[in-house]
Amino acid sequence: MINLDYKDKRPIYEQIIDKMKELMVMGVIPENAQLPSVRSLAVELSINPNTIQRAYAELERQGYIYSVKGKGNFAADNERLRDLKVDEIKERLIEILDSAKKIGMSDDDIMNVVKNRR
Amino acid sequence: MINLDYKDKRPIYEQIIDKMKELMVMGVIPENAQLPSVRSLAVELSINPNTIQRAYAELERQGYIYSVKGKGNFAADNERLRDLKVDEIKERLIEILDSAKKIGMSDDDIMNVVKNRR
DNA sequence: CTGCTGTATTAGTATAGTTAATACAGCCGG
DNA sequence: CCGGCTGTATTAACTATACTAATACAGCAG
Repeated sequence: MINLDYKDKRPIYEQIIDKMKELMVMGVIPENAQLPSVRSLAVELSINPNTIQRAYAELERQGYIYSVKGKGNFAADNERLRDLKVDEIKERLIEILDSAKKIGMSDDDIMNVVKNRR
Repeated sequence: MINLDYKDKRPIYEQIIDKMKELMVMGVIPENAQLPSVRSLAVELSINPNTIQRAYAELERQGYIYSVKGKGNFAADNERLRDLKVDEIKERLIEILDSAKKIGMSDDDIMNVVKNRR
C-alpha cells in the first residue's frame, strides 16, 4: 500500500502523511474506511510504531482522519478530504505565483506552462 | 542585505541561497558584481564562515555565481540568472499541476487561482 | 610582504528524526 | 470476564545533519 523512499531526504513520517492523503483523496481508501493500525503498518514497513503514530496524529490534526481509541483510525468524509487537498494545492500555487511575480514573470508565461502541461 | 529567520525550520544555508538568488535576479546585486566575502558576510550575520561557504558553493554549482580564488564570488550574467530562476519556477509549477491533475482538479480551477491572484 | 580573497579539513555541539521498550486505556468477540 | 486487538503516552538512546570552531593553505593585489 505504501512504499518508503529512503533516498528521499524528507522524514519518513512526512512521506507517510503525503501517501495516505493521496490514497484517501484518490479513493483507494474510501471515506470512513479504517486505515491500517499503527502496529500493523509499522510491521509492514519495517519501521517503528512511534513513527506511524506521529504521521497519524498529524493527519488527524489536519482533519484528514479521525481516531477512535480502541477501534482505529478512519478516513474523513470524501467532501472533507477533497476540500482539504484542494486548499493545500491552492496554497502552494499561490506561493509560486508570488515568486513568479517577484521576478516579473508575465501572466502569459504562467498560463503557457499550465496549458502546455495539460 | 540579508535577514535570517531563526523561526524558520529551514537550514540557514538554504535561506542564504534563496535570498542571494532573489537579490541577484532582482538586480539588487548587478550581474558580475562581487558578492560579500565569505568572512565579512559571516561577521555581518553573526554565523560561521563555513555556513556561508556552503551556500556559495551551492550557488556556484547551480550556476548563479562564479568563484575566483583570491578575488571573490561574483554574480552570473543577467540572462543566465533569469533563465535559471524561471526554470526553477516552471519546475515547481509543473509539480503542483501534477498534484492537481492527480486529484482531478480542472484546468479552470487552476486558471481561476492564477487569475484571481494577479 | 601584508592583507584580503576562496577553499579544505578536522573536530565538537545541538537538534530532529527515529528506534526501542514499556505502560495504560478503550473496544470487541468468544 | 478475559484475551487480543486498537489508540495513546512516556522515557531513553542512537543517528544523521546542521552548525560552529579552529586552523591551514593558496591565489590576488596594493
